[in-house]
Amino acid sequence: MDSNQNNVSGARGRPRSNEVHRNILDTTLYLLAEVGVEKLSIEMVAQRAGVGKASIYRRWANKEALIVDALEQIKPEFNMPSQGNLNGDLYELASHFVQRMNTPLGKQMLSLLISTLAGSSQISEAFWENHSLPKTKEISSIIDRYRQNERLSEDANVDLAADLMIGFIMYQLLFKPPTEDLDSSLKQGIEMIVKGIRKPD
Amino acid sequence: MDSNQNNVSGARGRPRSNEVHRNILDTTLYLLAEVGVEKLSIEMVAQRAGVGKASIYRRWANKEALIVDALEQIKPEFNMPSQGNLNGDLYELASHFVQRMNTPLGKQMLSLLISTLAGSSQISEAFWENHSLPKTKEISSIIDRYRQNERLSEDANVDLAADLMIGFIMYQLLFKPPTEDLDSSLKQGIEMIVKGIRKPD
Amino acid sequence: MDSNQNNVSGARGRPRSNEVHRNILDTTLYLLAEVGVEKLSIEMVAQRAGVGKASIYRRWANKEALIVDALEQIKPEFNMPSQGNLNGDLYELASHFVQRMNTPLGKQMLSLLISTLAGSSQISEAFWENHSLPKTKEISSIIDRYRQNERLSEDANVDLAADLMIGFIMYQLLFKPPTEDLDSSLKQGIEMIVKGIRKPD
Amino acid sequence: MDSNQNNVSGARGRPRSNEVHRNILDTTLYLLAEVGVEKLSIEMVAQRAGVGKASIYRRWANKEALIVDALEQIKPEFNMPSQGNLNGDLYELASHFVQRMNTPLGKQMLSLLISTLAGSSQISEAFWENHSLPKTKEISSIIDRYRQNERLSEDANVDLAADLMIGFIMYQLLFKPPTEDLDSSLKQGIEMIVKGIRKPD
DNA sequence: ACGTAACCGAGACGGTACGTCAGGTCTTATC
DNA sequence: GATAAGACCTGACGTACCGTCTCGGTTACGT
Repeated sequence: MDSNQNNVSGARGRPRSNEVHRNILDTTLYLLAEVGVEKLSIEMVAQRAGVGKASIYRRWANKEALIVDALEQIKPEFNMPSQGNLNGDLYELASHFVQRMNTPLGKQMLSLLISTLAGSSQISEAFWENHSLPKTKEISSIIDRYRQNERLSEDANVDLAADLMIGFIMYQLLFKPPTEDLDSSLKQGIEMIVKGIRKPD
Repeated sequence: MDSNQNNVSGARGRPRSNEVHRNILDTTLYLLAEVGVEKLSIEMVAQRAGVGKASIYRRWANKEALIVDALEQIKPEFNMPSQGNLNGDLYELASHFVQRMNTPLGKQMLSLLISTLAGSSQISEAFWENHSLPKTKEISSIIDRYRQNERLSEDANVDLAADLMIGFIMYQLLFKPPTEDLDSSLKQGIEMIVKGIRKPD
Repeated sequence: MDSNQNNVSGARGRPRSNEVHRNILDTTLYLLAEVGVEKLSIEMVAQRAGVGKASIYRRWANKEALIVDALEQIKPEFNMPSQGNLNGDLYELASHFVQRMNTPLGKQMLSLLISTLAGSSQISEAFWENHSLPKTKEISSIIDRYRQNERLSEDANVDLAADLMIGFIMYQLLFKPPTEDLDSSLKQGIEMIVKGIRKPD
Repeated sequence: MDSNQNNVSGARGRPRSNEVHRNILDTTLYLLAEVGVEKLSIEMVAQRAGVGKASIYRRWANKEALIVDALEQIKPEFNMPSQGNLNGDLYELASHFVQRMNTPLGKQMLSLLISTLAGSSQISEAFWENHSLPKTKEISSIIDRYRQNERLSEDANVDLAADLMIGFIMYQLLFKPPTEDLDSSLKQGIEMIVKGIRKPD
């Protein structure tokens, strides 16, 4: 996803400055948070970063590529340690994701992602295959691990449960105003989902 | 949400043409579907609609306002007839919403809405209060109606179940590529949610 | 030159208001003095005159016609009484013209006239035939009257003398800043011209 | 009067292209002659010159400034060689000026100048001080050189004679239609002026 | 050690679209 | 049918960015 194709092998001439690279990305991120995606301009980034426009276009093909790359940086990784119980693990996952994304920048990243997916079914398909689906599998494998301990139904569709959870998190994140208390509803939502795949008892 | 503030009472001068108004909105919607939000220009709309730019700016303050207003038109209303059982009613609701929004235009509307909400916590709050919350209540009141018939838990948090469902639908809509089969996963998801609020039996 | 073609004979309906007509012309003249030709707009005139734009366009074909008509009003007529000597008569003529035109409005009128003449050789020709030439003749006939009394050369080209005088006046008017003393140089200039057509003594 | 303020000393960034500068001015002049001052548009100039609008507005603050600068270029300089006699020298001067200005462009320049002077007494004053007066002095010094040779009156007001001549030329230029024969009336006018300042003999 | 190719900041380049304003026409309701 | 108001289409205004190109100047490699 990065474009720093920099002097890989038989490079001649002055190599690209990593400092400049970082500077541009950081400034972009900063301005993204300050003025939003719509009003961000390359000229603005260049000036605030004290950098020539050419140094930006040398690294990224256009404004979109830069923004995507800048936002890419704040993408959360979840390799959470197990809590020993399903609800705990899922909550840990959700909570970590929410903490990372429940910021102006995080929301902008998500909304940009969504509008990108909405704009091209091709990208949509690729993203689903390479990101969404693996993430779903990751979550559903966690759930699967607790199949016996938590007395889940034999025929419980864990993938569906994962989707349900991701959708719930996204919805809370994107639609609920920042003032609302996400944490407790996250807990409750997870509880309900887990109950939905548990044996009737 | 509409800007056609004319002829209200003691109007003087030539009244604004409703034909022109419709023409602009329709053309906007058409072009939105054809070229997407990013590449839509007012000049394009004016030319294709056979209308002066002034006639657009007389009604809408800027490009964003026009786009929002145009997309507003395809907002789905759900006053579905009852099917006699909870799963059926919820599915009807979800299915109707999905049918309306599972189009390029519908997705663009949603993604625009999301990026707007992401951009301003003030708008976010207002939208939550005036649209999301009422919608949630509408759904949870439907669920509530079946509390006895469907043997739901006494302490079942129906609002939460509604949120779970809306989130699930949105996620399916926005992240799943158009090729996937939404309908069956919709059915299954609803089933799981309903199970999550049903008495253990 | 006026366009008030108003209900001359078998008029039907409401007759055009002379009050409106005057109002428009006066306002135009007032605004011409206030903001200048370049920045004058019909919308401005209509609003300040408390008149609909249609009422203006009903009377004048376009902005230029209105401006020309408005400025036409301040055109000086010179039917001056004779002073009994050539210098006196010519000075009276010049002085009267200068007094009328040595105002912001008068200068604007002249400069508008000049730019009109510069823009079309057809208009230029017509104006020369219908205005300049007759005026020249008028002046030269005044000079001619004094041929004997003032001992002018038999072969003196009085038409040329008239042109010389008009040109001199125009130049003083249009190029000399308002602060300069026009009157005395007018007197001197006339003296010199008269000397140029007088017998060597 | 020129706005090509670039590369003066510590210039940074790409320097402004002189080719572009010339191109714009030439195109402006060409279009000025083709369509006239009133109908000239910046967009037209940009398109015809194959230039972005920004490149024009980078150099000139607005349309007027560009037009003034373009017309400035055709301003005549008169450093004529002496003919050995007053009439000849003056005719040479006048003829040269007339030849340069007796074109659509020249007339437009003069009429634009006049309307500018009419619009602001401040500009009028400055122009008088910096252009008209020096020009007058230039001419009157030429006349003065012949004071003895041509037997001019001791008290002849040579400045006035110069004004008389300039006014005459302007008048012929601006009011006489292009079809008329300027040259011979120029000669005659000069003759009359010279006679007006010569000793009675 | 040194030439040179690719870098750097700055900013001009040809474009496109913005939102505004005015020109001249057309459409209301009112007089 | 004239009037005041104001909407209509057209098209230019001057501004802001886009992505590219061109300066003078600066590295750091490869010879």
